Amino acid sequence: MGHWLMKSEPQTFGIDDLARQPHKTDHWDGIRNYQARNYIRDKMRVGDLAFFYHSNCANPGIVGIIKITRAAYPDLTAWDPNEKYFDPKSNPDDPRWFMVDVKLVRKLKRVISLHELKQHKALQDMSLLRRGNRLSIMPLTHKQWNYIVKLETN
DNA sequence: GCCAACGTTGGC
DNA sequence: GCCAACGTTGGC
Repeated sequence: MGHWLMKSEPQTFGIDDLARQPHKTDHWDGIRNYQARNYIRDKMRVGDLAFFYHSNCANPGIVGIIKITRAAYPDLTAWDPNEKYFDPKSNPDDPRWFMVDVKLVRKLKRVISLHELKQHKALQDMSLLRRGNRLSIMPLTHKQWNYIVKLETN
């Protein structure tokens, strides 16, 4: 089973927005970066777990755990001119962008902040913490995943 | 195919 | 709002 970290801006789509959806499930659209696209399209599997990360906000950090419930399928918002992430160059016959469905497993008891994550030597290789890395979808090792889960109750 | 300009991300 | 990092675009 794979482990991931997925970033979203809470003012756009936060963990409480996901919690409000029917079955606490929604599609994760708007990925418009090729590296992130390749991860979800080629590596992400149904049943994989991911951390829900709030970015670009007052207290950036990990706020919950979600599960992948549907493997990558074309991101329909790429073809809708009214959508923020409309991409006129994406051809419906050869979809450029993909999305997955995710279900909220649970919110964490507390936010594990970016600041806190940076304090841990064991996590220094996480791409989230590497200088200049702005990927919105990134894989975690089992070790990193388990380490972070334990931080929740520290 | 190079590379400068430009746009976006995201922490601060 | 600033700015560093870096991906994309487009002229040549």
